[in-house]
Amino acid sequence: MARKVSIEETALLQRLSEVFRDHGYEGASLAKLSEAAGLKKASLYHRFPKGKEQMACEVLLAAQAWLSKNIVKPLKSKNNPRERIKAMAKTLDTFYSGGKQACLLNMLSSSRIQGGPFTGVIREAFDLWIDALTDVLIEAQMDRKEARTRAERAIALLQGNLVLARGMGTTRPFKAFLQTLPDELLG
Amino acid sequence: MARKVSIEETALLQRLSEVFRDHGYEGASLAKLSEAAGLKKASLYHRFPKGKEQMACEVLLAAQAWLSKNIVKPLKSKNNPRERIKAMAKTLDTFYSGGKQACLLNMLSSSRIQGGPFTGVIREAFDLWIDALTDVLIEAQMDRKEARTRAERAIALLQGNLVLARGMGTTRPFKAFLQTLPDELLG
DNA sequence: GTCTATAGGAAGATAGAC
DNA sequence: GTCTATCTTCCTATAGAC
Repeated sequence: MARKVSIEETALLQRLSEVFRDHGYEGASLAKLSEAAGLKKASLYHRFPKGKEQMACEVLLAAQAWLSKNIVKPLKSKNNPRERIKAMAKTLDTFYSGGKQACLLNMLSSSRIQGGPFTGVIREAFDLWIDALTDVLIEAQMDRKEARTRAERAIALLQGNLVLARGMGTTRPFKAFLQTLPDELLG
Repeated sequence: MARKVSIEETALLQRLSEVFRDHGYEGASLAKLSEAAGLKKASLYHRFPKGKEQMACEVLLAAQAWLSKNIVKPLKSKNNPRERIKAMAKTLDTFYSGGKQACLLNMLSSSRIQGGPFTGVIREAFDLWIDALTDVLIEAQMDRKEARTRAERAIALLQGNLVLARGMGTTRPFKAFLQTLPDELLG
């Protein structure tokens, strides 16, 4: 059972998340975060005494919780594998606004490997996701190693198509990817 | 024939490029750029009167030129398609330091679609690349539409695996991707 | 718990000597 | 062309009233 969380806290973290998704860690100034939150800077410091780094960290933990609830858990449902993957594609379409919004895990990753303060949480989130996908494919009679490879590739395709959507100014490749995702995974 | 460019100018843009690749546009402060360039801030402003935006723009144009020379041109060579793609994979391995370095096109893309000042150059670079790959596949007897789809998917996989490499702290998926790239494209 | 006000420093950018 | 010195603005963060 998930811990009870006040609706205000969740909403606050969602608004902060948008700023990090749009501007990255260094580009997310307290002015922008404050405006998005609808709270003055000093109020943000009351809620996050360790400042911006704590905000980013809690936003990432909230994203991980969101992933567990809205992606991982449905992937473990009783439906047949193809239906579960279709459901995930639909959820992703909404979550990334059809490709218009960037992924927090990309925007908060630090460049040089093993660098930043968020590496642990980000890796955990990716692992959680890839493991859940792998399990679905194994359940669909796929070889364990092949399942893992395909799961990783699907996440890479998702991230890459989000990059392409931002870079090329069109959501078409992302939309097409979501369409082909079930076949991409199940073959 | 490419315009003659002084070695100093190319080297300078390469050093600036590293900072943008590591920190993104907003995180690339003039202090960092100045240190990487080995020039004081005022000297950078002598070379780039319009400041940081001009630096990023010229760095992107240099990246486009690099892409044309080191990726697109070799893709149009006389070798057989598979050999050309293998050569590209080798070039990419070096260029991205085996997955340790991020892609400038990702790090300088602004989040919301159609937003930033670099959208044009970035889209042109992606198009250039995807078009060249598409042509190779068409030359290998592939259906035009299928070729375009596969080319786009290869670029998405490249970008996505770079994101995964940074996010998960390991270059393994990127390395594996380069291995499978020829088969991924040619089937 | 939210606010106004402000400290202290880093940001982007410029002037002018050499 | 490169430098030192400086300007203004914005940044993160804190103090203290309500």
